[in-house]
Amino acid sequence: MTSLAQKLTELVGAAFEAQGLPAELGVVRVSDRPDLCQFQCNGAMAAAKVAKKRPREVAQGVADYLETEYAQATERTSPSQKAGSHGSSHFFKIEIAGPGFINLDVSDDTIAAHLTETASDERRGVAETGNQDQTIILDYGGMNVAKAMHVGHLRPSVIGDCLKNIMSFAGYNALGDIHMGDWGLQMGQIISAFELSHPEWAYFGDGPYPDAPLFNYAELEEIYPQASAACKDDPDRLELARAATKALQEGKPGYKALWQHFMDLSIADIKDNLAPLGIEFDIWKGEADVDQFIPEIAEDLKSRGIAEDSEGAVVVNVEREDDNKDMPPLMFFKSDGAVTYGTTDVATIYDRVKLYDNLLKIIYVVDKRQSLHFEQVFRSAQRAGYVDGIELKHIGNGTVNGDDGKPFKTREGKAMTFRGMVGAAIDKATTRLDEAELAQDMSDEERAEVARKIAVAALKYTELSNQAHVDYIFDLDRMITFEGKTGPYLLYQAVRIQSLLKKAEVQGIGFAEDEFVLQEGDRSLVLLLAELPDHFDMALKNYTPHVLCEYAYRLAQEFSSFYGNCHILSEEDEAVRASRLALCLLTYRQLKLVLGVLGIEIPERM
RNA sequence: GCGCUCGUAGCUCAGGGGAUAGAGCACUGGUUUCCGGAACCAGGGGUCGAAGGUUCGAAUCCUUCCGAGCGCACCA
Repeated sequence: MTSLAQKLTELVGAAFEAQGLPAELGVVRVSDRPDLCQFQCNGAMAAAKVAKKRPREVAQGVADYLETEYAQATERTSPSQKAGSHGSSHFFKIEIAGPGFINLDVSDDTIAAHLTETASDERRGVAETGNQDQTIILDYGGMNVAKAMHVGHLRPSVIGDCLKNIMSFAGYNALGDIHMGDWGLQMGQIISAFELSHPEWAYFGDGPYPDAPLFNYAELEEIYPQASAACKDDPDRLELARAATKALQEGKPGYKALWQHFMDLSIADIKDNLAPLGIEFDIWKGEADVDQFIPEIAEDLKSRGIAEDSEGAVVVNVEREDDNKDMPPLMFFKSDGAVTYGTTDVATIYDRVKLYDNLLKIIYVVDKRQSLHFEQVFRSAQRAGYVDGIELKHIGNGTVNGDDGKPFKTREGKAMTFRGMVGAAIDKATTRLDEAELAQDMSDEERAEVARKIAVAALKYTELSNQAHVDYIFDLDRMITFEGKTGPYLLYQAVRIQSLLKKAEVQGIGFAEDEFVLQEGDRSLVLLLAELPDHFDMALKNYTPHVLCEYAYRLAQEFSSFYGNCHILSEEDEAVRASRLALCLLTYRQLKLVLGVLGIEIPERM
């Protein structure tokens, strides 16, 4: 199944082919002049050169063909008194306008038939373009051990999770990998800090080592910046950290035990941070997991002359002939022998390729300021021949800024924590409920759950409706209003439909889910419903969730307009009433599908 | 210096070479004997940063310039 425009594209494409022109010219899309027509095809103008005819002549040939093959209904709803050779008249109007636009209106019967298909299809017409044998890894976490999640983690988490949902829905085996920052000097800094402050701890003896951590996450989070600062000022202190790092990486048992506790506490904290947002990862690997591969990769790259010595370090040259800019090499081993995140990123690709023999793509949703880094990593992996046939893509996200245009801070001027940001959103949602004296008959738990869903809808909709790569200004007040283009508005409309359907049920009004009798006032909603696959495909192809945000908003708004202008439960004609209820149900299901992909949950009431 | 991204309504942003450049907020006016008014309807508001170029057609593609942000091996 496809969208209505895609179906028409086939018909018009055939018409172009019948003129001896490429079928690709027959692309039909929803008209950008709804006052003139429902759908348009601009191919005749592009065809004019190839055909060596005037655009209007080409258009006329196409129109004549469509007329003959599919006829043209004389009324929107009376299809078949003039059937073409295909026995059906899809079109109500076939017109040529301006320089050669082919303007099309579709008969209501064709629309209704399409709607029936959509209503009976659980995918609502969205094509399954991938399959479970095609794995896509999305790398969008990058959270660090022992470091509180901050505002900068919101965007990649939300966008990455959404892209994963999009690809999963498209049928791919899409996996989210957190790719923890759990290796390197910062680990040695913390280990050495603990060893200095708690030399008596069993981690630093000969074993046995503690099963449970001897410290909590708050202490861990606190000690990291202190240790980091201390190392910066004091070369001797830094040497301790280096030594600890080396010992850890060589597998010193006590340090490994301590490190494992860092991991346990940090992972628990990350899960706790993400829980309100419903964001989960499928793969909880990190830099540490690929450390084991580095010697063999180094050996491989050196033996093939891909890695080379340079100023005491080992680097991979990734310059290309056609570069128009300086391309620094990837630092594989620093001159002190340590690895960098470039090394571990290459090793992670190596690991993933080995692990998934059906790997199609690896997509990184990471701060756009890392673009040069990823270019180096990608080129290195390509030069090494590790990723033949595998697409590597960096989707660089912009930053979340305050109204001063600088990265978002708290009122006290500190960097906002992730938890603080989510908490502030939930508080604001609760306040909004209070102000409006809403949801007052709910239990405290239910109300808190509604507030959470509103806050999450607000945050995620804002994140996703901006293009990933732009910086945007964080304005809690604006995103948590029920007015305008916001997550809460979408929830409100979805809840309103549910309420209506519930009422129909209570009143014992039944209806067939897939039978439609179209009325004048239903048409714009119906045509919009038929667009879903177009927008989904676009979001999938271009990695652009904001396309789905835009569609969800238009759908909600169009429904609200329909709701305001048409009688539904109060409609006296039973067939029309049933059709409108079926429309409500279908609208709700599409809204739920789209919001679900965006990672937004709909409450039953609010 | 080199490179990347961006510049569209007062503000925040959409606009896969096509007709009259759209939406939200804000502003102005209107709508409730019916289903959630947290809504709906209507209106004002633009030299698409500037100038050239390609094209039947450019906000969109190319070049130059202006302005903003960011990045340019041994932090991640």
